[in-house]
Amino acid sequence: MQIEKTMKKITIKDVAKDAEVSVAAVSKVIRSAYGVSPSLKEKVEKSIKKLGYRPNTSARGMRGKTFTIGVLIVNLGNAYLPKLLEKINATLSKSGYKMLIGLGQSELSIESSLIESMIDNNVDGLILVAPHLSDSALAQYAKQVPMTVIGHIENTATSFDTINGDDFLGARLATRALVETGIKNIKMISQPLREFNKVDLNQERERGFLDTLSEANYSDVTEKLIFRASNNEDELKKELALFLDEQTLPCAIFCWSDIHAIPLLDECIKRQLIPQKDVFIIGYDNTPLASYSMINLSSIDQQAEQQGELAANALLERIKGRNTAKHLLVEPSLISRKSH
Amino acid sequence: MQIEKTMKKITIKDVAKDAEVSVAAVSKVIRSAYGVSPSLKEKVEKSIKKLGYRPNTSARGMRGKTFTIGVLIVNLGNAYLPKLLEKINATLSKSGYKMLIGLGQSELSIESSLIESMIDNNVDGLILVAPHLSDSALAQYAKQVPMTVIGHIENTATSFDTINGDDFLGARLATRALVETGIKNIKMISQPLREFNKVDLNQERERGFLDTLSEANYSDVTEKLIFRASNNEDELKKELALFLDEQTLPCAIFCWSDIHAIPLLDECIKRQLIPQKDVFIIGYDNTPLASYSMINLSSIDQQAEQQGELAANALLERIKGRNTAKHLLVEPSLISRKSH
DNA sequence: GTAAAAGTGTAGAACGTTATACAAATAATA
DNA sequence: TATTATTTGTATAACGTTCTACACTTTTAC
Repeated sequence: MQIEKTMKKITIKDVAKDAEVSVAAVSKVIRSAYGVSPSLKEKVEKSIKKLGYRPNTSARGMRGKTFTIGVLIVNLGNAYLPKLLEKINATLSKSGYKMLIGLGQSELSIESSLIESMIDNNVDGLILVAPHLSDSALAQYAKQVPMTVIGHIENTATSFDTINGDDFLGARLATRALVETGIKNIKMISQPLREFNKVDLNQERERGFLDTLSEANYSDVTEKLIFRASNNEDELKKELALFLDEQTLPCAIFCWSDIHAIPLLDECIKRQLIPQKDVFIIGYDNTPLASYSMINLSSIDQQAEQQGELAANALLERIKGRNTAKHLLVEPSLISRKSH
Repeated sequence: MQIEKTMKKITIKDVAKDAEVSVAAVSKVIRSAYGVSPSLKEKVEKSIKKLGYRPNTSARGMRGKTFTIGVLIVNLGNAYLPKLLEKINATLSKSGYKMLIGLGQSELSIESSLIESMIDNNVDGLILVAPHLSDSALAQYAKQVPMTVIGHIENTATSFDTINGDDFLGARLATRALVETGIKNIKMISQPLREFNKVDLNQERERGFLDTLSEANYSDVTEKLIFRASNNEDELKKELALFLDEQTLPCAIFCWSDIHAIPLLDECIKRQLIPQKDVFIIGYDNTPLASYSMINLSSIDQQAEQQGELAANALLERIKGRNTAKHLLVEPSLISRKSH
């Protein structure tokens, strides 16, 4: 802790010398391995403290563990990430692990190279958040390093764990609530389709949406009720404006994400459309913004924190040796505000 | 690129064997070091591609460079970070560097240990974003690794670079605009004071605030006009409510950050106070949220992207050998919307 | 009192790179 | 042609850890 006078890095050798003991002994103490006497332990720990020694992660990576977990995220702009990441971080650090975040740029090639870069850093495990990669690509990486994936539905995967909100249920909750408003024109705003994955979280939401409408005896329940908007922020605005142009009011809209719901609501306000009268909107993720009284967006909360904790723990278990897959579903809930 | 059949990691040895050449030769090619013939180069590159070889960062870290830059952030919730980080990432990757984000939790001890953890990972350089650490602590770390700091004013530092918005000017722009509204009751909402730093960004904003008021011949220009609110989200709400209770309307308020301005505006709306009539608010950072028409917050834009690029480039220069300090100031501008 | 078991510490190889020092081959100069 | 430079490739010692194998003590069991 104290400020070292010299800039030379303190290595395990220095500690060994200071404690008048072998390098191997010091290593044993650090790893709390078997076969060290209390007196040895004390001596070494004293020297470690005195010199301010910290094991070098790179060197560790070459033989043993690095106690580092790579976390991959694609879109930092998504406001549900902070809570998630903080919880992952907190959970990991309880077990002495550090979190390293890699930031993808929603381009697939970058996402791959980021994962590879993490692997090259010898992380002990990987948590991917809503990756865009294909199932098979994920399976490949999972062979190389323990892995847990959040926000990517694939419950047949055997080589990695998945943690998801129950998106089908979430969509049902939202759609149900919209149905109950009595509005007949109900739409959903979704994401572009992914080509290569069997199921993705958004398909589940779409399924829940359509399913609920059918159940409520809506007529003409088809994919046409689903509008797939771009993820690009600038495009999105234009597309949403066009979308609104085409709607007959009053209109109820379920958005796959607050990132879409808030700009949509924004566009509505601009047009002087009144929530709970002309438009009824429900978002997803219950982003912090949703709760501001100027926005007041109803949204599905999918418990990011719980997902983060589950993911971190699942990964730690995997690192400890579990090699069967876990696929966990977290139950979402509807937070009702003034937008529907 | 292709999918490997085997899970064994491909090392430089494998490449050497495949290319029928020495390990040293391969290393030379990778580093594009002096003394390799075109034919050797070609052979090796072919094998690298064929085997999908990627150098192991840990191993690299033990001798040479890791081509990894650590970026430290404290509060992920701050919506001005995404743009900043993305720009840093983009700039670094142009030069073949990877960015690794470490997430602090606004506790000092964690911040230190995070930096240390980065150093232990043998990063080639460090970018700190708005660190809470003391000047002297920063100087200590700067001795161990090339470092650039964003959002921390200390233009006497010699061992590291700093990149900042011109906070004095930014505050002046905002305050000037508030003065021009004609409102007499002008306040500022700032952050808690930092004990150990000579100057910090917020003090600069406070200085700009007071300075402008004096210049405009306001009477009784003292620190009492500055309200220091908590950074904790929950506390903040209560404090802002109390703050508003005490104000005589109309009232103009300059907030040191949109993170504070938006909840403040929110509280105003709740109380049915009308912006541009009862309250006049200007924030800082020009967060994406500010531009939503439900929020419509005037804010000082401090060009996060430019700061990110400057920081990344400054760091790369330092890594290349520059050892004099650079202290750059980015000029901010007022984005006028409907809150003042 | 001896043999076996348990406990405690150490030597040293290994991990995958880099980079220095050098050898061999080739080209340039005298 | 003999000498000196230059170019090209290689052997190998680091880097800071971990961990296996082993040796030496001490304890336990009979």
